[in-house]
Amino acid sequence: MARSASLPEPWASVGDQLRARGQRWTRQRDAVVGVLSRTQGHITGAELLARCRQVDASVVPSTVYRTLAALEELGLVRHGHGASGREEFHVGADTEHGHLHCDSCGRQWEIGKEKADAIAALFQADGFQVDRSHVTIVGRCRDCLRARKD
Amino acid sequence: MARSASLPEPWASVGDQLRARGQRWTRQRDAVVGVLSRTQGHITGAELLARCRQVDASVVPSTVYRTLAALEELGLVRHGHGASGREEFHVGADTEHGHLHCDSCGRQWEIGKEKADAIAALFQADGFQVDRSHVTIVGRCRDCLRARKD
DNA sequence: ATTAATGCAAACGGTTTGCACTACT
DNA sequence: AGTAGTGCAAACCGTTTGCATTAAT
Repeated sequence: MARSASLPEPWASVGDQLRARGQRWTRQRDAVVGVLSRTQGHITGAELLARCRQVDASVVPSTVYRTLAALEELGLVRHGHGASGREEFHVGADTEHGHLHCDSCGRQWEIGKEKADAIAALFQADGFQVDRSHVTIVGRCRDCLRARKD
Repeated sequence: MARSASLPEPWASVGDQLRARGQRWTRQRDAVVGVLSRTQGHITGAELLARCRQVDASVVPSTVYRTLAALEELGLVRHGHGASGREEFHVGADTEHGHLHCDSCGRQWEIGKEKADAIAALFQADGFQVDRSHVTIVGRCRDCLRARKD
């Protein structure tokens, strides 16, 4: 299959990277990568599947999950856990981030490096090495606190 | 059904608390509460189910989950999320705690109040109110770091 | 031609539901 | 007697698997 269409790096070269490992570049993987390239931060497997289907109705769950596994081996995504308990994939150049999740409105924000480091530092004394990409902090965002003071 | 057998508070009075709300005290709920009273920290629904079955083989999933919902309304348990992504129930007088989870050996430790507060403080400036009982930090514990330096 | 990847369908695990039945109050 | 709670079975959701088929190399 042809090289993936003019996507920003690191996505443009995914096909080549896969081939270099004896793996293959397919129409379905192109669809998955296309969606991921337009995703900032994080996405669940189910969400990714749904969005891929809009692009290419033939994409099935197994393909999405197998492709995610392949991309994870390339270091292009990392899996972590969202507040809902669902598995989540961190996407983008900076996959090393956690999430701030509002319990009320469901919106999410990434946790910046400084704060992730601050959290990691808290547990360093215990000899515990924090995986920054797995940090999920749940609570109420400013807007929701203002909206309903219950 | 009879009052629950000499359990430490707050479990001993669960039956009365339920009845006061027009709800009922049953053999199955006694089994669930019995297990919870012997649980420190946290437990998943599935785990709780398994342990209840050892006590009373007739306990079925729906009963466990419905009972957990009832107990949550009484404030005796709170649900949060474990590192595996599974729903987890925080048990005990101090339900306000997060978890430190070792990715490698699977062991968990509670996060103390001071550290939970420190984490909450990090996001206070953003106007974000952290739910301390939902905090789960994943990484590698001291022992596993020592064991395999990969 | 080789063999990685796909599509399907079935199975998984944990959880939730509808409903007739049981048993607490 | 009234009705909350139960047990069952089926459905749910997201994810994973086996296997025959397709298609990238």
